Amino acid sequence: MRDVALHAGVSPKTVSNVMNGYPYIREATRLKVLASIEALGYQLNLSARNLKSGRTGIIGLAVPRLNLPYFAELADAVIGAAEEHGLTVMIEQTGAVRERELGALSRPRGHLVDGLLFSPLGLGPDDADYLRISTPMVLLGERIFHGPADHVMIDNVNGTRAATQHLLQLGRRRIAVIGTHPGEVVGTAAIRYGAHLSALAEAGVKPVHKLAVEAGPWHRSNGADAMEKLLASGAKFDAVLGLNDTLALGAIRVLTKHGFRIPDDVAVAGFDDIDEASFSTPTLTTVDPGRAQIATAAVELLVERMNGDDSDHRELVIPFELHRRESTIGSNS
Amino acid sequence: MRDVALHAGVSPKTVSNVMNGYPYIREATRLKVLASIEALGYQLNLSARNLKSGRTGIIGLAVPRLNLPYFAELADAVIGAAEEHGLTVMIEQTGAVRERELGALSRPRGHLVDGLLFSPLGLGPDDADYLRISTPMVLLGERIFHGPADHVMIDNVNGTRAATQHLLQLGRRRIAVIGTHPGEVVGTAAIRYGAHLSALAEAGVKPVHKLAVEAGPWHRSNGADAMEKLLASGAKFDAVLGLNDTLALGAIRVLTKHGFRIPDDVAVAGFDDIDEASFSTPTLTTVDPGRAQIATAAVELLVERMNGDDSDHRELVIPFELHRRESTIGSNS
DNA sequence: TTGAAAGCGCTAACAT
DNA sequence: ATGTTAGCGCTTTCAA
Repeated sequence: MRDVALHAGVSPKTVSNVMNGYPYIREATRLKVLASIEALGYQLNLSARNLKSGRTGIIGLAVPRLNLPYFAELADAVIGAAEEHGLTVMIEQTGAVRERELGALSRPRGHLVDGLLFSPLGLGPDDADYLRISTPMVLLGERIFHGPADHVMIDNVNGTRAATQHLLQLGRRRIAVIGTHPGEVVGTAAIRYGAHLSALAEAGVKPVHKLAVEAGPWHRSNGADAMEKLLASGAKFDAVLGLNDTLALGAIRVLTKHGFRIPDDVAVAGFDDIDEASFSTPTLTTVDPGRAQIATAAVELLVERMNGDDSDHRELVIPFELHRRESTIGSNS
Repeated sequence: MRDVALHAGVSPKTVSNVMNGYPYIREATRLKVLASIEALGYQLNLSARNLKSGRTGIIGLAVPRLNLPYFAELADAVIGAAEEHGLTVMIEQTGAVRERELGALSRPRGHLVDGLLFSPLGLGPDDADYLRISTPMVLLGERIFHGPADHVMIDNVNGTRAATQHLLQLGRRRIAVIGTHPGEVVGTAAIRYGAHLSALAEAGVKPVHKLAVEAGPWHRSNGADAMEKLLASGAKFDAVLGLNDTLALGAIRVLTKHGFRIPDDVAVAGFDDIDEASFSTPTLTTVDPGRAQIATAAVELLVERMNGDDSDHRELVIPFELHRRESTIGSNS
């Protein structure tokens, strides 16, 4: 920068002013400086600026894994939303492991991120205190904690209830659930399963507990394994609720392999509305949690916090939408 | 850091030494300093370190979009590989747009990344000069350029040839191709299509040009649209080669909708071996480009460059593998 | 094995 | 509208 200043015959501060779009510069000076910058191939050193300003223009995004389509599509949306605000995104994969999630919180990249978007999956309610960090943060996804942080939430409860009600309306009464996490009380699995049970109860349908099948990480393979196990158990069912889309798709795979017709023999619904759900065979009935809105709302909220807003913590619930597709209502052709 | 030094009764430099694992410190001093760090909740300011050392511990990853499963899974692998080297990944989405790709090159985040992994899709051979940048860089994916940069390549040619040969071995002779980019000479689409043609020629099969269908971005939806167009044209075919998996899956969707049986009426193959290919209905025959190996090799190469290795540019071709699945060979049940 | 001094490149605050 | 001064928090000499 000094070199540029010399080359242009101005002070370093003027160069800095030009770089930052400071308005009160004579146009002639500005052009002169710009020319020198060009001539010398000068590039601003962000580390230096950050050191001085305490800001990096980077926000962190902590998600389980990018090989989970929901989170990949969420990351895509977040990166896009951040760009609108001139921010870059650093992604940290936590693997939904508690220790790694705590790591992402405790050491927000050594002052290298101005804010953090955090999708907690491994944390429990006892960990709420860890969320009191000095870096601005917005939680994404589940209503796990009431408390010390902003939260942009999926409407898990009403979304899942809508899916279950849809299956009930189709006359299905024996609904298998894929992807429960027994023992978990907070967390997506517990919330969605609870909402499912409440919808059943409301309709006066008794739940069949052996139709609820556990699945660890919500990959397709685990959905497939869970369905194999369910079939092996000999239990009868006329519908399947995958607690997310990949589980449902894995289950569909196995059902098809075993000769079940979908939706005639078994109707299947999921949750997330990942891109694939519109193109799978059959297309998948699922709950769209409003990914794009989640991303823009979360980034907006975070930016406000980064700008010093220290008003009370807010919880935002994004409206969901149920997409009825072939896996429950068949093809219309 | 000064505060920590005061608290521990040592000089800032000693604290720095402790932070950096400098070996020649008395254990007692080390523990004292560690205690003070803990007591004061001290966190190293990376911006400051970077300013001094010129290193950030961050590498950039420039890919088209994370909503393309291949790139999401690649990013996942890269983040994992980078972690092994203590590096963090900043993802830049270029949208496969030339201008944005040039942007990622010209302004590698203002010295904020120590190196760059770059998946060029929008650049042409005329842009080779732009690849001569001072930041260490490794190109990922396609053999677009011979030249000024390290390159970890998918074996597009042999992979595609294997897929085509597989279709030919099944007795298919009228193979539709989904996803061509007419006018493109370098780039994935052109390379794979060219390889397909060469495999046909070698087998003495005459290509049917109207069976090659264009598709812009390689999304499922574009694969579906392309297949609709192909069917509307009335052309007859007994196989489909999707130039990537999502195109193939989109095409399968449409074929199924129109009542074609796969693979009996039409065999379908793709390229990428995304996770979904193992779980779709039918499962998808596809070419596995060795994503994990690509990621680890690329990060390794990049780390060497970042450590000052300035030997000649290297080109690494990762071996592929053809996975034969239901979409071409049917179910074995 | 530890400390002192200097400076990385930038910008905030204050001149002018 | 532009320049001066000082210092962000760390590490790299070099000395002790």
